[in-house]
Amino acid sequence: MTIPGDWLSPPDLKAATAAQRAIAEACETRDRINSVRLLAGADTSMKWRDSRGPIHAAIAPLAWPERVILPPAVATRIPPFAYVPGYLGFREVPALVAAWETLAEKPGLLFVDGHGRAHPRRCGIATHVGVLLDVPAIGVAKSILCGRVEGDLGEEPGSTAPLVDRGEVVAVAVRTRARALPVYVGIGHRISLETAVEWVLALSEGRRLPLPTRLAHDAANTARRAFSSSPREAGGGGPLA
DNA sequence: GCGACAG
DNA sequence: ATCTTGTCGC
Repeated sequence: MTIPGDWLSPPDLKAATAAQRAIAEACETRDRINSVRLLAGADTSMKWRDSRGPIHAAIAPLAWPERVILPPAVATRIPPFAYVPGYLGFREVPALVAAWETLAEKPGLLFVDGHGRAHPRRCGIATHVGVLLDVPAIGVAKSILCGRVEGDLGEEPGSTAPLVDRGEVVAVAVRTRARALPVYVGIGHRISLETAVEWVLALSEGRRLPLPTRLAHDAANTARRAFSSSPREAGGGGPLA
């Protein structure tokens, strides 16, 4: 499928909104996953209170089912605008795509830090990056953007409760760890909600966040610190804009 | 108009 | 998102 430039870099929020509606339309909500040999977490890091400074992205691969950790791919880009709820993807996706392109072997499943379809226009960052790269993607968010949890979420790890927005189940609240706040697991692209939850539980290992997400978070932070100490050598190569 | 608001 | 030390509980 042809990918319009506006899906990556729209000229303004009006065009971005239109792009999100189109991306949501292109998003697939059923399982269409190839045999997964490589999983990866995707996350970004930035300087504190510097909403327009560079975004450092990391994609951290993990061999499956051996859980062998492979070297992360990183890239740094300047975001087009400061953070606006609902438009996170346009800040982080360019850096994530740049990091993805440096990977010799492409992962068959991505764990993205943020929502999938649990978004006002059903186009959270996990859906955004999943559709752009045409790779199965799971959204794992730490708080709610829209909708509300229905019913009671059990205290035991593995418990779930639906996150409903405007009458639609857009994600599942999952208790991945005892006495910890739940995470919200949603469809990014080419995966069902049920399968997404299974993957997250299989990789949580008694922690709140799944392993790929933790690895990507660490790698993005490492990239940011390296960039701060010597911007020339860091950044994964390539232009910042 | 008002409140809510991923990272 | 990020800063920072200790502290509490399984």
